[in-house]
Amino acid sequence: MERSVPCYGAAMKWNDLPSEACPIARAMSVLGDRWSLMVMRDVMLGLRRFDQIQADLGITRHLLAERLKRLQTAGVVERVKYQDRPARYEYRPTDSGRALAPVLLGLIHWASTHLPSDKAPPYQFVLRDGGVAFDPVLVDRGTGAELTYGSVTLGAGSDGEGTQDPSDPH
Amino acid sequence: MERSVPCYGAAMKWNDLPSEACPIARAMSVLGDRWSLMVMRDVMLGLRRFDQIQADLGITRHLLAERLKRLQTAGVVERVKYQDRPARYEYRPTDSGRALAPVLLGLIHWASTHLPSDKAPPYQFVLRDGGVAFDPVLVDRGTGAELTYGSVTLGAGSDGEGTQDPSDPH
DNA sequence: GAATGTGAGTTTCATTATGGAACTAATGAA
DNA sequence: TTCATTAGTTCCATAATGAAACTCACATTC
Repeated sequence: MERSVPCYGAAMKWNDLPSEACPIARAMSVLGDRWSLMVMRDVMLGLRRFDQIQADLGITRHLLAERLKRLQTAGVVERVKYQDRPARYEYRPTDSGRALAPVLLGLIHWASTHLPSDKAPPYQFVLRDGGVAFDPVLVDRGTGAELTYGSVTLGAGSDGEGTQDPSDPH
Repeated sequence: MERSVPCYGAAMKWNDLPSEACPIARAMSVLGDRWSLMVMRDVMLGLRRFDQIQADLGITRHLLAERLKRLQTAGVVERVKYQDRPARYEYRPTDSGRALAPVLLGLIHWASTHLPSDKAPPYQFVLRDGGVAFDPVLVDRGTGAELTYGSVTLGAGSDGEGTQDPSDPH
């Protein structure tokens, strides 16, 4: 126990994604900044135009352009022409981007319950078929087992050796 | 539809968390950088000492100290003295930090399936009671309904008006 | 047909954050 | 006494970010 499952040998180079073995490192090189997940949220909520997103977030146009480019390169949003003359483009989530929804929902739920706010949230979960979802949980599709800090551990590669000490939940 | 659910009026100030109404904004002001989630992963995997984490991630000592301070202030890790003479401290996830596990697991799963890598992942999900979890899904605890881009939408405040156009899944 | 408006960015420049590397402090061990 | 550990700090060069103005390609209005 207390054994390391190192992600990197020495240093970490950003922008050569496929060479990162750690999935979180790859995710962070695409989403690891203050704005990207918020841009994704906006795009998934239906804000698709540059100026809409810029006005909504208060991000600078400069950075938004760069972030959208990165998200596009990573394949989570696509740039679609919605009119010619003048050519105008909007941004849409790709399948890959839409697959991020559960992560975003989990994060929203986590922040709602663990980071205090003196304001009411500007939105809440609404299920398509009616009802408001308040309590999202991650489960294993196969077994239905709940996936939490306590119930799941990360094994190194496939040698099956975990790293948390089950007798010490802290 | 295509209606905005704005998070901010004008600009965004980082570091006055409770004044941010948007949960994702609050989450990003704690976790919105390249390292914080990786530090959380390490801490949750059992790496608790400054030098261990620093060596594992390749983050500079400078930044690691700052990140740990921020995570501590946000209440997701705690600094615990593990010996006197000389006083030495380690970092542990708090309940709030442990509650982030599903988000981290969701992100790992997303990156594993949507961001290509030419290397095998350095770890995989292992359920406490045996078995390897490959397919985590987010569901609503009450109804069991799967929470995805298609099945859930975000309503503004509590006025019940959604923002995605159900007839246009893109 | 000149002036104004719109959408989607670029450019410039000051301010901040990050990365690299060496340095400090407290203490135990050889 | 001199090393070795652990957990940080300090210093400095380089990179990223934020604010604001500017560009470009048209469309619309006077």
